[in-house]
Amino acid sequence: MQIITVQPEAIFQALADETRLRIIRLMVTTGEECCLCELVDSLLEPSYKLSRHLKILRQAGLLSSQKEGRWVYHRLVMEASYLEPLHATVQALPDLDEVYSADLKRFHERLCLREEGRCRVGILT
Amino acid sequence: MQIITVQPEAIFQALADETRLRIIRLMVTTGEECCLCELVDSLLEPSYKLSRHLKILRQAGLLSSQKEGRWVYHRLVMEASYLEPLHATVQALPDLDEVYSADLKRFHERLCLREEGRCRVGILT
DNA sequence: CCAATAGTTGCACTATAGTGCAACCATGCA
DNA sequence: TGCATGGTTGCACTATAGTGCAACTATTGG
Repeated sequence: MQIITVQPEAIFQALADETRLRIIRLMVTTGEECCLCELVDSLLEPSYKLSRHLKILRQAGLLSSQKEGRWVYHRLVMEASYLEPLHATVQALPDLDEVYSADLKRFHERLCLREEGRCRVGILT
Repeated sequence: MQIITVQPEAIFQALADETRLRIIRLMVTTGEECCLCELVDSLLEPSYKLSRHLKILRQAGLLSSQKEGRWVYHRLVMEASYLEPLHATVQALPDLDEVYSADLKRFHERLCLREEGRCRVGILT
C-alpha cells in the first residue's frame, strides 16, 4: 500500500519511457495484475530490464507488487485522486506504431496459460 | 496549430520537470494565456530558463505560442483526446510544498497589470 | 538436499537533460 | 536611426537515466 507521497514530477517521469508506458498501458487496458515473466513474454524484453522499470513504477506510486511464492504480481495502484484521470490519459494515447496492440495480443495469449488465474509456466521465449 | 504527432513518452517527459509542471499547472488552473515576462514574475525564474522549458512544452504538443509585437503569448493546446484527462490529472496533483499556490498568487497579481487583457509592463523583478 | 527457475541488483558505459553565462535576434519607441 | 527591452540560443559543464552483462537471492519440485 502506498502511504508515502510522491513528488508530482516523479509520476510523469515514470511514464516518460516507452517500456514503462507499455507496461502501464497493458495494465490500464486490461485491468489485470501480472508477474514479470508474463510481461517478458508480452513485451519481448529481457527480465532484468523490465524488473528495473517495474521498480521505478512502484517507487512512483503507480504500481504495487506482491510476492506469491516464486512469482511477484504487479497491479495498478488506484488510491489517489489523480490516478483515475492519469489512467484515462494513458488509455487515450494514440498507438502510433501498433506497439501496444501487439503487446496486448501477446499478453492475452499469455494469460490463457494461467491455471486458476495464476501464472504457472515461467518465461517461454 | 499542432499537426505533427508526438511520441507518447515525450508528452510525459515534458511534464517530468518541476518548472514545466509549474508552468502547465498555472495555465490549466487559470485557463489563461500568458507571455514569458508574466511567467518570469510568477515563477521567479530567469527568462532564459523558462524560455527553454516553454520550447520543450511546445515541442511536446502541450502549448502553442503566438507572437504579438514584442511579446509571445503561450496557451494550452486542447486538440487531442488525451489532453483533457491530462489536464485533469495536473489539476488533481497535490500541492505538497505550496509552490503552486504561491505561483498562482503572483500570477494573479501580475495579470492585474495588464491593459485591455494584454501585457504591457515587461519583467518587473 | 540439489538443481532449476522467477526475479533482483552491482558495475561499467553511454546518452541525454537541465543549468548559467553570455551573446544574440527582433520589435517598438524616442 | 539608435537604444531599450522581450525573448531565444550556442556553449560548456554536471548530473542523471537507460542498458547489457553477470552475479546474486529466493523459492519450489524432484
